[in-house]
Amino acid sequence: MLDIKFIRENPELIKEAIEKKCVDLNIDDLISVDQKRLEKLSLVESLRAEQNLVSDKIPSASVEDRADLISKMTLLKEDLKKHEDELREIMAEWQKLMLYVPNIPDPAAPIGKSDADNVVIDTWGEKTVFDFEPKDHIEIMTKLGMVDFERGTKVHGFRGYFLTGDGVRLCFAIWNYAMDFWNTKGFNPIIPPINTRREALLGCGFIPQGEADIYKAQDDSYFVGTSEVPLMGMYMNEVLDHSQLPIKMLGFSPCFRLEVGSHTKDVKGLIRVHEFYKFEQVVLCEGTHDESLKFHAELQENTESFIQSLGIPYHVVDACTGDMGLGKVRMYDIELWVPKEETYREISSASYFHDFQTRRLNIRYKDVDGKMRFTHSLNCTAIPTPRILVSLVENFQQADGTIKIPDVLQKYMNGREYIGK
RNA sequence: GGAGACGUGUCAGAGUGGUCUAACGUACCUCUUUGCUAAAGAGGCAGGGUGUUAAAGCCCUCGGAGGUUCGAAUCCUCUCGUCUCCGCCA
Repeated sequence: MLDIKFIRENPELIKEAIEKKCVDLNIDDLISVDQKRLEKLSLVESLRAEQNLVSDKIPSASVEDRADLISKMTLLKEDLKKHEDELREIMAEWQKLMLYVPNIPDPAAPIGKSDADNVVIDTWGEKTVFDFEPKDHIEIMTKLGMVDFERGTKVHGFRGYFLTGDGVRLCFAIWNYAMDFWNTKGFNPIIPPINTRREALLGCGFIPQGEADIYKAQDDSYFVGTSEVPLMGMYMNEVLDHSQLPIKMLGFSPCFRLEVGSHTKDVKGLIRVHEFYKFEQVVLCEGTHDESLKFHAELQENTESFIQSLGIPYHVVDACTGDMGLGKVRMYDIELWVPKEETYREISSASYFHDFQTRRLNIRYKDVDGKMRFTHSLNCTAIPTPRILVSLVENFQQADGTIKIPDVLQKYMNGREYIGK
């Protein structure tokens, strides 16, 4: 959500953002609804002012004046109610349109329609070279008893899986390593409720646009796809002190995604599943562009060095305007090398929003001058499981079908060097 | 799942239909005075909207949303939350 005053004063900027982000919205419609809103609001307020004024006189009025004033107010009330109803309708339309106004993307972000237009800005590590024909993660992990897709489908359905044996041990190793890693970065670990109310999703920007992808329960609560939602919701409608900022959170939670619209994509394996686990970095900081940039770089750096320490080749893409989503100013994705597919697959996404989310969620702080401001918000994947296993096992597979465990994880695997030996 | 109580500003707490501009206290900020393990006095102290060069003014907010009424913190309905008791349960 942007400030309506800003929208009013900068319609051209908004038009440009709408075009860049391929949003279906006519900003002139919003501006004309806003005008109607202000006119009606001013009328309703002046009627209320008169009502208040006369109401104050009624108690002390003489008996006949009193009857007169009351009948006058009865008429005014009818008029007021009519205008209030109209205002309510205008407000509903206004609010709906406001939810579709995109945030202004960074001028440096590449312009494009889909992920095909994303731009590779950095590459780390050499693509793994094998002196044998590499297998895909499905075959490797199934043979080693790390995953069971057939029974997963039997029990869950499409995209179901069981992680088993060393598949589970490897996940716990990654989780424990991630905990140790981010503990040194000043993040507070949090296990949040992943079943949340609608408000938090709306505030983060997952509703209305992404609603179809979210699991909904029969009590109208939602099982959300990332701990970003409850972590941001944690501070909604609060006023923080600048001394509390930045708030650096490391969420750990299951994640649920319906994956509607992706039925034909990645139908096999652990790349795209309905439920997974994820460590997520979320930051609330002071509301300046410089602070946002600083933490955006920091979050990105954290995840990159985590991946580097595992030793998996990756590249970083600068997401284009059409791929980044309504609320984001800029987004960098980290994509890991997947040898069998001979391609890079997304593992992390680092975004900053300025006050787009915090305005919706009403997260404010008092700055050093005591002035009330919206905080800025950022988030970035720390590490998702089991998706990370796809690249990990494929890059570290050996000719004999075993998997070499990355050095940093060995101490979390009882000192073992290989899976399968 | 059943029964009940409660929700007011930083905190505490009064207010049960108009007379009040949500009282009194407290925390916090500024000033004055005394002069030092501090006290007393004066003033200030919510957020949002609208408006304006800026302001004043006006409107809204007593958990939230509706409703009754000329008029609602107060009455009604729904809802969210907290607490107590009973039941069930890892």
